[in-house]
Amino acid sequence: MAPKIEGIDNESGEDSSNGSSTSRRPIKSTEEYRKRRERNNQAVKKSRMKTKMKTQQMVEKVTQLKNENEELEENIKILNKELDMLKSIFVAHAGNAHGVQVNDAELSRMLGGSPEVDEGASLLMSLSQAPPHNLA
Amino acid sequence: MAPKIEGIDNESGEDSSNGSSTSRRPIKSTEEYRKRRERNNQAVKKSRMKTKMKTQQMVEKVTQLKNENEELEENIKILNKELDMLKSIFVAHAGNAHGVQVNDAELSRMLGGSPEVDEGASLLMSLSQAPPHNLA
DNA sequence: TGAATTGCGCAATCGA
DNA sequence: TCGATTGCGCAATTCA
Repeated sequence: MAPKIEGIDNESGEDSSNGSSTSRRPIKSTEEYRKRRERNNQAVKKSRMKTKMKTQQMVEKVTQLKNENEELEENIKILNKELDMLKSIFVAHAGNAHGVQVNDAELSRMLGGSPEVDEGASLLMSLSQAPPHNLA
Repeated sequence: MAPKIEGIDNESGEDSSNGSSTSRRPIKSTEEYRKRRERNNQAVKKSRMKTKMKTQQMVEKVTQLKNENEELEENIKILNKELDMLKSIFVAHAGNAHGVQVNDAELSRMLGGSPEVDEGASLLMSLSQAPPHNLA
C-alpha cells in the first residue's frame, strides 16, 4: 500500500556478494529481475483485463435488469386492470337480479391461499376498496 | 495509444534555446515539467477515483434492481392468485342457480381497456383457459 | 491549451 | 514462492 519514493530501483533481495561471480553487481539478479518484471507485467495486464470484463458485464447486467423490471411493472398493470374488470363484473352482477351469495366469511374460506399479503391488498380489500396493486 | 519504449524522458516541448537563461539545458523546462507532471498526477488520481465511484454505484444498482425485481415477481404471484380466486368464484356462481348473464360480447365491451396485451393473456383468455400471468 | 482518460511499467502487498 | 491486486507515476492521446 505504501509505494516507495518512486523511481528508485532498490530491487532484488540478493546480496551483492553473489556466490556465483566476482562481479560487483549481481548478474543473476538483473536477469532474474527482468524475468520477474516481465511476468508481473503480464499478470497486471491480465488482472486489469479481468476487471474491465467484470465492469462491462455489470453494465450489461444493469440494462438487462432494468428491462426486466419494466416488463414486470407492465404486467402488474395488466393484472390490475384485469382484476378491476372482474371486480366490476362481479359487483354489477351481484347488484343485479339477486343478492350476492357469498359473504365475507365464505370468501375468506374460498380464498385460503396467500397467507401473508405484505401490501395489505388482499382480494377482500380489493373488493371493498379497490386499491391498485402496484407498490413498486 | 502507443506509449514510448518506457523510461525515456523525452519530455518538454520547450526549445533548448530558452529566452530567459544561457543554460545549455532549459531550466524552466524542468520546473515547468514538474509542475505539469504534478497536475497530471492529480488529474489521474481524480479520474481514477471517479471511475471507482461509478463502479461501486453500479454494484449497488445491481443489487437494488435485483431486489426490486424480486418484489415485483412476488406481487405478480399474488395478483395471479387473486385473479384465480375471483375466476373460480365467478364460474362457480355462474354454474350455480342461473346462467351467466354476460356473454363474451358483453365482456369485451365491458373490458374496453388494455388495448395491447402483449402476452396473449387477456381477461377473456383467463376466464376460459386460466394461464398464470407470469412470463418473467 | 489544460484537464481527463488510457495503456503501461514498477513496487508493495496480498493470498494460496 | 509465485501469481493476483493495487496505488502510483509517466507519457500519449483525447476532450472540451
